[in-house]
Amino acid sequence: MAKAPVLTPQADDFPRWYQDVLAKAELADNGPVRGTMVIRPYGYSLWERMQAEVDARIKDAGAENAYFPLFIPESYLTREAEHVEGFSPELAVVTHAGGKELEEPVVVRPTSETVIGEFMAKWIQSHRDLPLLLNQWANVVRWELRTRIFLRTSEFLWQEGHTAHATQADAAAYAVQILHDVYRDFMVDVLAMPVLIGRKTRQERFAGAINTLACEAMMGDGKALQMGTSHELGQNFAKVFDIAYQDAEGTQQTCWTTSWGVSTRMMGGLIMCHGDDAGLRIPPRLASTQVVVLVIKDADGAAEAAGRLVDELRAAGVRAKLDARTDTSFGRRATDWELKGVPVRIEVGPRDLANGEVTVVRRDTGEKSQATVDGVAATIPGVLDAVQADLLGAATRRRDERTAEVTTIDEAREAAQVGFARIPWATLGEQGEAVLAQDAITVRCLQTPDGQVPASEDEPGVVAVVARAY
RNA sequence: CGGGCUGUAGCGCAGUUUGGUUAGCGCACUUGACUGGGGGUCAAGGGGUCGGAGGUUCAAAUCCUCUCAGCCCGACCA
Repeated sequence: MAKAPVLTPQADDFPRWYQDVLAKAELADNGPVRGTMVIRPYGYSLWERMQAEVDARIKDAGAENAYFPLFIPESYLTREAEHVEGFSPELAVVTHAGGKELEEPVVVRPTSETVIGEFMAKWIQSHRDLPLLLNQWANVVRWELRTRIFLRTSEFLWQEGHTAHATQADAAAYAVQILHDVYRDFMVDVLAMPVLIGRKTRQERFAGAINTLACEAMMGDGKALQMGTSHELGQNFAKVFDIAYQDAEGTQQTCWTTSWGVSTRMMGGLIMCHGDDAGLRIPPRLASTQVVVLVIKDADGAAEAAGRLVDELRAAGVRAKLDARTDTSFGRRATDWELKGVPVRIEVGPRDLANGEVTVVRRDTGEKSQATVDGVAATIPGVLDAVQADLLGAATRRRDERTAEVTTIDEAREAAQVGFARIPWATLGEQGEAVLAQDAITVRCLQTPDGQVPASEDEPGVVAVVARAY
């Protein structure tokens, strides 16, 4: 007897599937102001895990957390020409406060290069103060017209790193280090997402940057999503905010700065990369709940056995949760945990228990197996590792299957309908980029032939990865 | 800014053409019983300024005018 699907199948309508998952997995709701979002507890628990993992890597890279204000004097934004040009259409500006009109309007930060620049200038005097490596976790506002929860919202949460260095080489190296050691490492190892890394074309560059590096991921429908960026800002901000130092010889020098960020958009990437028709599939290393122990029926000691199992799992370092609800049917609860993408479910019921067994179910494959009550906890870390590896493997396979090597713009346009196309940058060029843009196809990044970040777009052999993007 | 469409229960919708009892349906929700190995079954319930204002009428979700909000297409921008 075929039942109505829990979610709109991905193949029927991918955007609809995405909306369905957000609601049914209790991730997020739309906020009352257009373009804003409410992140629900389960969604936020995943974001907290992302924060923890990214934050640890940022600290390993030597940056320290700080906090700068939400409100920025409007005059700050206008100092850097490209920067203000890029952001002014989407600024939220406060003109009235305290019951009267403000002398100088304040903008709600769309990003914090300007305020942080102002304070870097104050704090940096000597070459001994460099590098200055700062990060902040904050919300930012960009008044977007077309919004989708997590992917593009008017207010979102992120981390923004801001650093100042003595030389261009140091700044460039640090921007690359963040891309590699913080972002790519996190996305591949924790999110199980095989992101591409590369540099952005002039067209796609951050407003005010001299170079933008990015991580790009492929979603389940073949479209691309920018998951994180790292910018070399040259001396653009250093000059206008006078971020300068005295070198060892006693001469005044202008600093070189960088900025880099990842946001709640990664939530959207996670959902659309691994999700299937049954809901989310959360990689174990990210999952806020890695294993749910589900009591099928509270009889013959099932609830007690399940409780002991949860304790054992926690003792073994597994993030485990007990579901002993007796007021909801087994099928409903199984479906709910599948929607939420919990990597492993252990079913404890009287029937199995009579044989001293429990049932272990993998969310990624749906595969069920029997295990002994006494031995199962010890096997779970291995199962979680396998799920983690298989999710990465499946996403990598899909990306590779849907990536075409092409040599003409027409072929690139064709291939981008279902995935990524790799075309020599020398063939495409900025003119070809503009041609593809008419069909909503953009250059996601420029790479060396072996998938590394090129030092410049003019390097021989540079390949443009083009796709439709979110 | 122009064109089109939609506003009815938490969500999704029917009812509007042709005005007429107490405004309906599915899901969700509450209570109880039986259940429980894949969205359980049965029974009994709760929940509505029909986007808002004004008008026509014995009578308006339904007709008229105005208005607000949202969505789509175009234009603008890149």
